[in-house]
Amino acid sequence: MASTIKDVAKMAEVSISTVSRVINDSKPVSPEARRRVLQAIKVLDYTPNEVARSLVKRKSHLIGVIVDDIGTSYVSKILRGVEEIGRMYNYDILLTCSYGDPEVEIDLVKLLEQKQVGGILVIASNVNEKLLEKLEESKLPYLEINRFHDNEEKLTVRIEYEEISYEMVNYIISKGHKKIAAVLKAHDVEKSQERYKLKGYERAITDAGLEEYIISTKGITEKAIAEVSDQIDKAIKSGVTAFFCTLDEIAIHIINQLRDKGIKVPDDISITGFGGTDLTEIYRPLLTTVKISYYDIGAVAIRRILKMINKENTDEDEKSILPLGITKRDTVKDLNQK
Amino acid sequence: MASTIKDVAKMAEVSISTVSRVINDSKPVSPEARRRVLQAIKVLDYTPNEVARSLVKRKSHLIGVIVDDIGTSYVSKILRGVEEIGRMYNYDILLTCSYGDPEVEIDLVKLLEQKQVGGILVIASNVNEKLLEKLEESKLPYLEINRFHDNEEKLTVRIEYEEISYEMVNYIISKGHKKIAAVLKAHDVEKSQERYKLKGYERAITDAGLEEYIISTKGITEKAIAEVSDQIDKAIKSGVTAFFCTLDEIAIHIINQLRDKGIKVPDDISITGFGGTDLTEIYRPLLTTVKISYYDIGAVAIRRILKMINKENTDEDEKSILPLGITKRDTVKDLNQK
DNA sequence: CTGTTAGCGCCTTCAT
DNA sequence: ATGAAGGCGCTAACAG
Repeated sequence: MASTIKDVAKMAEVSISTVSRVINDSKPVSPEARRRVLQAIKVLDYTPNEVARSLVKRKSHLIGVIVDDIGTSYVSKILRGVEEIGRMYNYDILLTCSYGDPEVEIDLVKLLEQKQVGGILVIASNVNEKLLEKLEESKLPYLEINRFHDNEEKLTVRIEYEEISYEMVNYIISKGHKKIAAVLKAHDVEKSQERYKLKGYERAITDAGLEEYIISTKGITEKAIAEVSDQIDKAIKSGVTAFFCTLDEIAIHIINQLRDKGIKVPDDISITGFGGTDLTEIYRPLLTTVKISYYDIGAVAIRRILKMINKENTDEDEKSILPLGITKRDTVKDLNQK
Repeated sequence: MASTIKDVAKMAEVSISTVSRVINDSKPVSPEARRRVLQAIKVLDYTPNEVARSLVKRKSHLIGVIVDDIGTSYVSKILRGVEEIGRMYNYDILLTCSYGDPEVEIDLVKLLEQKQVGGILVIASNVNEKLLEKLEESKLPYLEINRFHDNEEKLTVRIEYEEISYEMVNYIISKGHKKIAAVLKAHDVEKSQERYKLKGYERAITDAGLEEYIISTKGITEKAIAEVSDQIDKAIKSGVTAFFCTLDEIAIHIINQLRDKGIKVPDDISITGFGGTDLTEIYRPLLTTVKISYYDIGAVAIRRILKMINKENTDEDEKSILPLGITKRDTVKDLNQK
């Protein structure tokens, strides 16, 4: 049986309030009493019971996290940031998965409320309006991180998608490419982050006086990309020499497809990705891509939730901007120096 | 403010004990009273405060999970299983990361104890003896899943590494390969699971009257594999036509290396992996490998912890054996039919 | 500065 | 079958 505050009080010959005061540093305690308490704590190897604390404070040092699939690479990277920063502030992660089921997500909020979490972080691919409502009415601080969508109001980290896309396309242009196609996940583009990437692409193309060429996919799975296979071929036939893909997965699936057809990247066709996930570290050819630090996204998000919990003012101006950079590797051919 | 058991009691015009009885189904309650309580619960949208419960029961419905790095693919896959099965039994996951720091791991156990977790699951690459001691003295049910090592006593899932390795090598042999090298992570082989894979390899090679050829690496990073580059070359020069790698990562790094040298897989050299992680789904050529269901590993582990918590007898015989199969894809060339 | 007291929300004997 | 009462371990007034 672990020792309790009572045991400590007894051994230190003080009241439990005094003990409470020293462990919480909440009110002044005489040096002598403090010494004795500390001593007793050490001897008894006492650690406060967090559950009892949570009960009386009506708040646990727990952050509820709802993800759609923990097995996804970028989700787990985000979690890394969440966990590490959370730990710094003595907050732990209560992890739950919804597997994309909206019903489940709602239930999870309930569950997390029962566990008295201090705040909730949602990491998902799709926006679940009902979930947001539920979160709102829970009165708990919450944030949503979405791979595709922006939740303008509950914004976590500003990522300059447009700017970096603009840069990337310009980079491709600088390598002598005259006809560059964009390949993006079309579902819900208007609400999706994809639109920023598209804007960047369009701006770069327009600035350079080139012509747009856009290919829309239904998703980022191998199958979804296979469905636009014909369009890719057509694009190439029409003179497209480079594909600006809005996600690494799209880029890699295209490269695989092209390879099957005997078309080589970058020798015959150039391609860029977006995301810079682990995959791109080991996949060959090494993809030229935009490296997003998912860790940072998670870190910033949790930090903001903690601020909300502690009611620190989260300055609007202070919206973190995530630094992005192009990782120039092997999939863009320089057409100038031939 | 969420409603409490008191509110329910008042509305149902019964005592809180009765309410407690119906929500826990712990003692007989008259149909009438039960009806009224249930009604009140519905009206008030009451859910029991888990924290208060945990305090009384001295046990939360939480499983503490200590991982070395949540960002690792196989770790997150295991967690998926843990989460899903845990949820089925109303247990949640308290996730913590140690980043491989042994000191931190010890602290985490303390922390989890404070939070009154019902059991602890450790998912790590290295065995931390001190951690195991600490876990032992915590008196909490615990289990350890290790990618490389077996913890014989605290075994979770029996994986027939030797058997499947034997099969895999025989498969390679059946394709007409006469000189097959094994490439394995050598660190601590004697205590590592690698030894079983090696045994399988050796047995298959011996049975077929062939000659062993073993290459040891220091790790599974790109760098570690680059260090044995010369040995790989030498092996090929000496007539090796296939490499049986004990981990996907090793296999893929070797393929990348060979490609840089203009050696093609499987045209020139055949290679097999082990693990069947996501990576192998998107990487080309599609790796012939042994598919391990990390999900199942997690699922079985959590199931056993739950059994320990509920003091169900965990039959020794019942040691789950994970079904394994060879995923035959594109990296083994058939030398027979030329 | 310190001790006493009253809960936090719930479960659990113990009577009735 | 039901209610009253005590307590889980801790914090937070409230007196002193």
